[in-house]
Amino acid sequence: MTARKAGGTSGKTATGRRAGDKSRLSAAGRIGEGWQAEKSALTRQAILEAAVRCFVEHGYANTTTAMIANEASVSRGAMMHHFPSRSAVMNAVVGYLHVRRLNEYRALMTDIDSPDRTLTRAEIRVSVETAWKYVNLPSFIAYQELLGAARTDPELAESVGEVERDFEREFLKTVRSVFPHWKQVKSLQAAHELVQFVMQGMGVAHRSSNREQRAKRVIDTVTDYLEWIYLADTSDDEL
Amino acid sequence: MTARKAGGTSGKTATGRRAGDKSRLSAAGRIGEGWQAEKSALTRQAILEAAVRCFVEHGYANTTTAMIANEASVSRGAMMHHFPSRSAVMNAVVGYLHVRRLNEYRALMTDIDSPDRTLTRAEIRVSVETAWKYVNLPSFIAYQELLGAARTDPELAESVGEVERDFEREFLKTVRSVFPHWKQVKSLQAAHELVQFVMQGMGVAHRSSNREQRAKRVIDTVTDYLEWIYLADTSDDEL
DNA sequence: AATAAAAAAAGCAAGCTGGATTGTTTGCCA
DNA sequence: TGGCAAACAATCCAGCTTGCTTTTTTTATT
Repeated sequence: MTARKAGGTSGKTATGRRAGDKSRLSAAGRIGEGWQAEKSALTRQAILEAAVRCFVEHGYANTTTAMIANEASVSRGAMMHHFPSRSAVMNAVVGYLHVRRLNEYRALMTDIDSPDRTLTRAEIRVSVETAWKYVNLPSFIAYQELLGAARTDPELAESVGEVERDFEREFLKTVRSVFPHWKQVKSLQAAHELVQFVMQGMGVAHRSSNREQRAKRVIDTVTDYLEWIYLADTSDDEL
Repeated sequence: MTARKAGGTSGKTATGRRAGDKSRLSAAGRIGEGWQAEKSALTRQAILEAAVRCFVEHGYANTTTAMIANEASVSRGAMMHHFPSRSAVMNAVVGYLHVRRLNEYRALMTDIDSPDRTLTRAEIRVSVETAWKYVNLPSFIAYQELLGAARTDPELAESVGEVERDFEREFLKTVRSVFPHWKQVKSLQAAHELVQFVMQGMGVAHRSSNREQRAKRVIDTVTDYLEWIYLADTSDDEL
């Protein structure tokens, strides 16, 4: 808790007042105690972003606290001040990546022009390609690193498990908003699940030279499938 | 023990130092050098198998040389004798898992009764379920650990890359032998690729409580798709 | 040649060391 | 007092070294 902020007078904008527990959101300008809390939040953010870059470049296991601090341009001591242990950073990254991943996916998907009447094959294809782009994003790669580590790390597994449910719900919500014409929610969900897993599987597969070429083939296949299932859906002859 | 008649002449009768009586196995007593080589190979194998178990239980990154040696019931020194460094073990595991994975997949697939005339939906479904079983095998999980580590480990990446090509070729060969009725190799390959990636993606996804339930749903979806593409294939109206 | 003895090599066990990494402590500053 | 810096202590682990036991090969003796 910490509240008081007496020193409000200090030069800066002097916005701070309000108690409120620290941590949690800081981006919301008003909660911040105006103090250095803002700066603190900034440092936190820098550390988390640096951690993500380290995951992508060196992998979760090879990422040391010193590495993250260096990448974030803060001292190790400063980092330890914000996150008392390595695992504290890692668990925080889970939360950070959760919202980042969600935002990036939404940004990619809403780039798709959503025509108002019906879905064309081309549009379906673009959405599949978008899913492929998505699993090649740094945020996804970093998350995959965490997922892999979580398999044998109970603490991390719990962090991941907590956001997982929320993530899938939001994920599907986004898809539904992009494909409003898709009537049967059930079949849309099935299609979405399938696309996700295909891309995730292809994403974690070994990065061979013909990766992109193969991706193109698979995207074609998946597009075929989606078109078929979509047509079956609109002509709701079942279910 | 073993009559090692090969070298012949040496009268074994009463040679002063006898081989210890650790005579166990050795049905194939005649390898070029003698029985030492056989024992050596046995130790090697024990180490590699232990490494796989360690990967599954603790993950690649957390697996130490001491851990492997302990799991294999050999001394660390013994292990060092066979594999001069940690990375030597890891690279050897890649080769070991390559053949093991191939064998296990073949064993699973050939369990499917291959009827001679045409494919039924039930049979398709079984093959999809088999793919799901496959990605839940220890050998697959361990390989996935290696794959993840290889992303940021050039040496491992090379080892993995070497077997990758061969693996995919053999993999497809197996599938073709199980589905001889599938005429268009192109479409079979596409279907196979898709199934593989779906299962791989679902395999690496977080292990939530509803994992099996979701797997069932996805298997249904994939079966639908395969049936559709198979029918399109047999009525070769295209391509 | 046959075989006993010696030498070499292979398999193996245990301890040690240096380097890396984590978490702590101490102190400085605004 | 909160944010931060830097040195410090403790741990862990890979690889090296040393030496012992068993097997294989070579040499010597008859």
